[in-house]
Amino acid sequence: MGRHSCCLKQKLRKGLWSPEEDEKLFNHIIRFGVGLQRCGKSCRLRWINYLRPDLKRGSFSQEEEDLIIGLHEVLGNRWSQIAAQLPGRTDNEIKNFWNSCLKKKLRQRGIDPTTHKPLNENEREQEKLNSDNSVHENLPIKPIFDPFPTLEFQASAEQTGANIILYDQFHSSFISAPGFCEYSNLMDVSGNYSYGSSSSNTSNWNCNIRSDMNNLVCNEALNWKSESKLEPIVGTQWPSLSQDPSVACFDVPRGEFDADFL
DNA sequence: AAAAACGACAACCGCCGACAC
DNA sequence: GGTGTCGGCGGTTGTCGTTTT
Repeated sequence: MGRHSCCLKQKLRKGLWSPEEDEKLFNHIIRFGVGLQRCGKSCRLRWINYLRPDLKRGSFSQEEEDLIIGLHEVLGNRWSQIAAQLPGRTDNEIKNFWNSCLKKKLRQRGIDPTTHKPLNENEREQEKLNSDNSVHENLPIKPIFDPFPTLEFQASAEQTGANIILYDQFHSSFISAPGFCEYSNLMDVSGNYSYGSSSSNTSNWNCNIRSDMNNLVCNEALNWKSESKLEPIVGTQWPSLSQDPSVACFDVPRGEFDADFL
């Protein structure tokens, strides 16, 4: 994670720049300009949270939702670890989903989203006062013991590619713990929560164009290669979507991602 | 129709740990 | 060992579309 850990992991070059490298860098900037007035950190975040081609967009499935709740009970707000169990979802996405939807839903059903235990009487009264939705108030609230029914959760885990070993670990630790709730019964599973499908600013744009852009950029890289007889300057550093190094332009660039370079 | 309130989610901020020098 | 830089992470804020008044 240090300054040049990415170089070590990916066997990237360090040290003095060779004339060839200088030429590639020079040509890239001549061709594309210094470009964005963004810091590397911002670019990296944009890539990780939005532009990555392997991201799964759209609403969270019921399986994913159950999994998030279950993992949150074990891991707390360790969003990156939770995200690691949900392929195609980012920590930011899960965090937003939790904060905007799941927390509220849990509270409406009498569950403390922090402790995952039933709210006490005062909190429940407060929640009733806060809640505008009378339908939810009438839903049964019951103390339940197994938060992750083995079959359902395991199926969820398999569907989402989650780590079954992790599931086994926390399921076995819960099975004997009193006072937990079975979310599958408490959550409204009928609705489409429309997370990720609603509004928005840049998201629609990216949803529509991401794959096209991917093609565009990679094609551009190919074209550039053929025109300039140079490898894409970032191609050898960024693992590719394909096996062709000449189109290795769109995977997570761990480090050395400087906006001025774009 | 306009303004206000709300909701969703992208982006930013700041801290921390790891590493190079 | 000290310092600087960077990436990872979680919390928070900002922005913009939608809904309500």
